[in-house]
Amino acid sequence: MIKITFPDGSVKPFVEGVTAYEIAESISPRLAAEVLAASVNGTVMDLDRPINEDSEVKLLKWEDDEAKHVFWHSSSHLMAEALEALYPGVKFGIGPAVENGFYYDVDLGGRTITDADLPKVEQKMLELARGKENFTRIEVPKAEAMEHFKAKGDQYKCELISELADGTITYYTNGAFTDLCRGPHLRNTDVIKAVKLTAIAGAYWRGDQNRQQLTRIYGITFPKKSMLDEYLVLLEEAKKRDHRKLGKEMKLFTFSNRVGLGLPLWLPRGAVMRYQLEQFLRAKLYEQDYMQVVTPHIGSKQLYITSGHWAKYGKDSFQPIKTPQEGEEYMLKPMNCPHHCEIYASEPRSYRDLPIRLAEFGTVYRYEQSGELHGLTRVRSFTQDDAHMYVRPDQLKDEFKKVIDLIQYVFQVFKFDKFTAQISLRDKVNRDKYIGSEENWEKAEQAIIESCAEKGLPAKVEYGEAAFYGPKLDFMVKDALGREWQLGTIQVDYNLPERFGLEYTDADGSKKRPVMIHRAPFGSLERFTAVLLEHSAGHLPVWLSPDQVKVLPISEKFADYAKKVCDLLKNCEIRASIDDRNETLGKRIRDISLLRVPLLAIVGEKEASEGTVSVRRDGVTVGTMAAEEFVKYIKTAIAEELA
RNA sequence: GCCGAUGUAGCUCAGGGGUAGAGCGCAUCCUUGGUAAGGAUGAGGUCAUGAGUUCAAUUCCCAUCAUCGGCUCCA
Repeated sequence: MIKITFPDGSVKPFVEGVTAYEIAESISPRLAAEVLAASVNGTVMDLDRPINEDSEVKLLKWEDDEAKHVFWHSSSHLMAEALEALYPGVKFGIGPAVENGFYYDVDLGGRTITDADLPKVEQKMLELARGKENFTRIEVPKAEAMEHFKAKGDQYKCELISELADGTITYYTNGAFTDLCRGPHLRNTDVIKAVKLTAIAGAYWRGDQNRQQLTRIYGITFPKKSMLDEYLVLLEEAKKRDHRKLGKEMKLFTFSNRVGLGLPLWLPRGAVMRYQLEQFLRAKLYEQDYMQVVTPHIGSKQLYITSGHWAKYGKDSFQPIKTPQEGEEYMLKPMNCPHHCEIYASEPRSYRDLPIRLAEFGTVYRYEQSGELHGLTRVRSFTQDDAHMYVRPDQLKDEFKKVIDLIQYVFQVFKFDKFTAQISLRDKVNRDKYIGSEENWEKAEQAIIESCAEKGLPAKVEYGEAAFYGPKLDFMVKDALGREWQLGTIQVDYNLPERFGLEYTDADGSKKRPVMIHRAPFGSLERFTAVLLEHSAGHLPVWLSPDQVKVLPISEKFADYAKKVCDLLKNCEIRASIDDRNETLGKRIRDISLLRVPLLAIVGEKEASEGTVSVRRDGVTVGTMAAEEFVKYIKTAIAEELA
């Protein structure tokens, strides 16, 4: 007998070789029907794998993310089976589960598949699922696996197998389809009750632009039809929060092909909002002893040759600007750091002066690939809330941790509570894409890892995500559709100070090299605005709203009083205006609500005679209050938002 | 840049081999309204652009451009 420990701490004996499914059955038939996979000593496994020793077992149901993962991974195999039935000879790349569903990369061998073909595949999948096919697992020797896929002509699987160690190779079979796969999988296809194939896309084999492009088919499946319907409704809701749509509705920003691709135009209302964002950060800069600087939008090409950016990105950038002077070339600045380095170098620095913190809302220009442009999240001209700190080595960690605090404060104010922190380090293998010494990289990476640990900030480590001059700590936030965007970033850099020959005089009179921290809490005003809009569905905090108050006179008769109220608000530095259009009150309220103006002050006969306003906030009637009291109400609301 | 889809009025969209429609918005007038759409009238479109097939193309074919979803990239 072996002892099985359950998540609630209870322990039960079972015969050796018992399966998780049998354990579930022994508890209740209902549980056995619902269980999808099992976690055995922390590893997710097939329900039919025998358990041979004392173990901690958690039975996983749909509610568990690991179970969804297994469900979708098995669904990708089901789709593969359907594709093989409908498109004989199709070759398969990889087909994993993803956050919302699954995909499979396939090579259709010259045939094309379009959206119109997807319903056919969906039907086939459902038909196969109803056939109650078991997923069976077998272990195979490497040579046999290689032979099998070679015979099938599937070079992609052969390539994968060639990289696996003999003795670790397993197949999973469902119906007529056998796949090289580590698993785990469902017991049977019949729990897959609803299927939606969502998209067709091109995807490079192994993520390599220089290799074959496969067709990636995305899908999602559910154990109940109603869940699919709910999911589709949720998707529709998410699309309504798309910042591109909200930007249009709220009249915040636009684009013009005549101006150029990826070059955002901030409309008056958007500009007000953006200015508020800047002011919000400026207050922090002042508090934390940053010094603001202003630098030009262009810089000599030589500047970027010095920094190393020309060698790395030169050919993919907006190309150098020529001048009437033969041989003279300037670049639109793609980042602010080189300019700031020259400001640092403009006078001799003492160890007593450090840290020196140079901040700038710096607009930069990057020639992003056309296929990358996306609303305000990926543009070719954007403004970084940038700063560079030049610190002594002994100050590095403290300074770094202060920036972590700042970013966490910013995220908290904007209620980005689901961000993830990512430590972006060098690629483990390919290191020739980075500049600088091994020793400095090691120091920089350690500084970040230790700072996070000391701050108690949980961060996942990603290799190969570092900037070419140094490692980063990135703060990622998801958009309405679950796509992750990098907002805040903090980078440690030993390299640019070296390239620019930056120095300070230490206590003993010797020349030392400062360490540099790059940091941007928002990342860019554009991307931050985009993500903020999607998070808030356009319902911005009062302090940030372009229009904070609309004053609505019920009819022309109260125009004078409305003016009086509006003037009072404006004198108190509240962004207020009057809507006295020749429309019914209901109509005006509706229009203003669509613009997401947070506060309405409605004034009619009663209010005019009493010196009051009837207040409505975010669609809810607050009540009637004296005009002066309304000012206090707004000030309090703003103070609370920024607390 | 690559794969796929899409492109009709300022916006959201319908239509379809015989040169176009709705709602909203806009303009004018009526209406002076109590918490999410009052009424009437009117002005807006080379149907993305270019070439092709056809007696005839906005519609079909091709190319280009742009947008959308992915991939790759992201200083």
